[in-house]
Amino acid sequence: MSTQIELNREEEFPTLYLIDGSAYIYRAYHAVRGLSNSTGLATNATFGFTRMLIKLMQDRAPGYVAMFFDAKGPTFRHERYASYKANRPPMPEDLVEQLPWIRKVTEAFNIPVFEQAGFEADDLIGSLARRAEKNGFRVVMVTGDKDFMQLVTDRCTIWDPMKDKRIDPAAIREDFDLEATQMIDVMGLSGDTADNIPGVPGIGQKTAVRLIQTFGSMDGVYAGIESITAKKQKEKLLQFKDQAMLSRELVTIDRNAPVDFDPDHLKRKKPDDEALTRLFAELEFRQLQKTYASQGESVARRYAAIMDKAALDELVARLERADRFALDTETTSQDPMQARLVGLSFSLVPAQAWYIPTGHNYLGAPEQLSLDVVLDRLRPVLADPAIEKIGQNIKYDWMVLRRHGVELAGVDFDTMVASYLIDPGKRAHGLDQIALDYLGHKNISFAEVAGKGKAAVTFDQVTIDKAIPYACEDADITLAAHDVFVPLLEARGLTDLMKRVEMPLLPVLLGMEMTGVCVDRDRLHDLSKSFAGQLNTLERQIYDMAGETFNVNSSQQLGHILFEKLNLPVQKKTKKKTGYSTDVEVLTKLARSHELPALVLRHRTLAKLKSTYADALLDMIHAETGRIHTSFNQTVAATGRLSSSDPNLQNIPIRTEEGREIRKAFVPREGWTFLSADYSQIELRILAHCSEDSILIQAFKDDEDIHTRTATEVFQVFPQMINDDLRRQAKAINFGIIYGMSAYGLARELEISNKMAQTYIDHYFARYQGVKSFIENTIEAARDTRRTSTLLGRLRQLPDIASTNRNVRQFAERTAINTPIQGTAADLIKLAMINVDRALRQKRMQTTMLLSVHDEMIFEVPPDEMDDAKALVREEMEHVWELAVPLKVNVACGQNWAEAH
DNA sequence: GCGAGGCA
DNA sequence: TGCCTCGC
Repeated sequence: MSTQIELNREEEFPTLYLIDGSAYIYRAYHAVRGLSNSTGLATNATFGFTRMLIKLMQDRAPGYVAMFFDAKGPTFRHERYASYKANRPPMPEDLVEQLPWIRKVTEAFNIPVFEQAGFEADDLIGSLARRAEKNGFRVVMVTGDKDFMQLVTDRCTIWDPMKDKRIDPAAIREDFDLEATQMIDVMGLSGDTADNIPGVPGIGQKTAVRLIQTFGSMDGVYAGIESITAKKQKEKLLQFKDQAMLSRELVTIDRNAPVDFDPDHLKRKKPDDEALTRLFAELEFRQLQKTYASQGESVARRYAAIMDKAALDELVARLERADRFALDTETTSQDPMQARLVGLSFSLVPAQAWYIPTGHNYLGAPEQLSLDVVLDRLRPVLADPAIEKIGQNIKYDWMVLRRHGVELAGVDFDTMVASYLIDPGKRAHGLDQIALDYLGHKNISFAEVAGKGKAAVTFDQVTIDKAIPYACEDADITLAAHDVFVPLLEARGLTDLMKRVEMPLLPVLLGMEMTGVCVDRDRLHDLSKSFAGQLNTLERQIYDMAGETFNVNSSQQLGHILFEKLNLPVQKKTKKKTGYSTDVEVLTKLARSHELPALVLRHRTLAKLKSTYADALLDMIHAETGRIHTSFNQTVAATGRLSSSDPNLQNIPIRTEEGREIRKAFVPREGWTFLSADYSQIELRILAHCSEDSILIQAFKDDEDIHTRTATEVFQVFPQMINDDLRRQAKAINFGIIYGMSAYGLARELEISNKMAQTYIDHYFARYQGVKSFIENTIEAARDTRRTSTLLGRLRQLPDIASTNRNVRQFAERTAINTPIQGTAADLIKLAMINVDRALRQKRMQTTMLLSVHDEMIFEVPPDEMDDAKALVREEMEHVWELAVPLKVNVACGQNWAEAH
């Protein structure tokens, strides 16, 4: 209803809003402090400005609107008065860099911009206001600047959106008992310190107002000067008469600047929502994105279900004609190796999507197209490499489809991977998060359609009515996210990494997951039993010593026994001081004075091995394939590395004998052999390459033992003097450097004094000067750009690198060093995986890549291929990238994972 | 030094 | 949710 009233008023009096952009930039800059995006770009003024603009457009819904900026360079006022605005400091750097963004925001709102050399925004506003008034328009000058009061008439008012205050002639009369035009004379007398306009010294605004009230104008003041009794005031007025006249001239807004008044041009246009969304994403205005989008959620989304053959034919015809489309599957399980298809959704154009239900089987479900019919009909278009497929975590859909006998081709873009590349530090890259952050859109939650907790049902039990908007939205939003991500990746130089590494890697990971790996069921059973027996014995001993039974795995209960019952010395509290710490370090120390802690340590190791590996692995054997299908996650580790889960292969113990027992349970298929290939010292080699450190480079070129070499450098002894302990210490130093460890950390690791640790580090840097400057340069570069990057341009945002909090900053600095090294290793391993996979295919070999763990790849090799496979893998891995040092790969084979390592 | 997943 | 242990 309010819209109706607004429209009527608009029709009667077309109203033109003239926005004093320049003034707002400054006001926003000072009103919003300390805002920047993850690239380090200051965004405070842009944010304040944008918020003001949204508020204006939404609250006022102006029929006509224009934006005004000051042009660079001097104006006629500078010519008249050299000191004009001379006291203004130059615009701060972090404001200057925001100007282009403010301009882009204005353009995205489709608001015409006025800016002209030689004129200030004020003059352009005054001139356009005059023309508009003449043409029967009402004018609202959007500003907080009191200079504009001189222009105020019944049909031309000021509105200050920050104070939400309207100034019309009546308001001026009330505040000053003056007419608007008299304000020029007031300001002529009082001057304006902000603009360095002098006025008459000693006469402030209050006095000036009183004088003009009395005499009507400045000319009136001088005509009646003799009647002024205050002697000092009279003297000053006379002495500075010329200055007062000049000041009046300077504060007078020029109303004859050459501006075009073209109502068509000024008529408010619909904002370019797509451009705004993209800008908000880049500026990281998540909150604004949300408010803006929730108001502007006017987009009519057209979602429909495909229930019959004719509709399916029509959709397939559309898909065939498309260059690209987004697809999503609805299934019965999160696990792609278990999931059954319930339906498929597609989106080809923004805000439009279709859902094809095939497997909803709740009571009373309508008849649906059969899955076979649907897949047969879709198969050609899904397998057409010329049509680009876009998905969110498309590895999942691809696996499900493959398990249902349909192959995808032309898989071009994964929005989850894109989100990860843009900001790998984010916790979540799910579609809901992406929609919120980049599209300002709140997705329908899974819980809304399927229920949550115990009441949750599988998707086949969800009614089709509920499924349609949910499933369609996923495809629709995926397509929209793609359109936002493509320019964002491009802007950050991530397109190549996406196209050449992450997307090609996706099918390689998918292949490994689907192939799975064989485990020796009997061995695992035996292990589990043996662990159980040992745990039992340990528990009995522990309870005996404790004098009571308790859950040894509960650190809380253990803390109670150790520190309250047995009164052992408390070493440290847990992080949030909720209890006693019982970690390895504490228990190891306590073990010196009491037998119990040692038993607990042993218990812990065995319990972890039993529950997390032996038993869990048995549980994870797939019913149909009889193998274990690990998930490789491409979007979790912030450094760029892969992670694995269910089971997590990254933390299977390797140092202890029991840990190796678990590895022995991973076996090749009957008659085949495992081949393991791992990069030797890849991180230190990358450090050598990045730092160009001559000693480090030479050491690797000569294929020296790098830890021994570091020992000779740091401890200043001959190589033949290096014993195991010195080498161990040097190794800790080498890793400490990579991880950005402090002297304190190294001291703890080596159990030496802080001072000694610092001496080691000093010696290290004295010898490896290239490394020293590399670290310094990397931190400095990170401080400039607020990010750090790898060899292939993978980025990690470091918003905290310039934090004033020392701890926070130092953490970011360590990350700045560690990420390029670990991340480059990740880049190279990913590239090597792609190349090895491709080479194996080209040679039509049966050798299959099964696992990728850290710097190691594991293959299953048929008997006659071993020599070829070894050579191929080594060749591809060692020559994946030309570095300043050779890459070395250790290759070994065996009848289980432990043996092949 | 941190991050990863898994368990109480 | 926090703690723990493993890996790099």
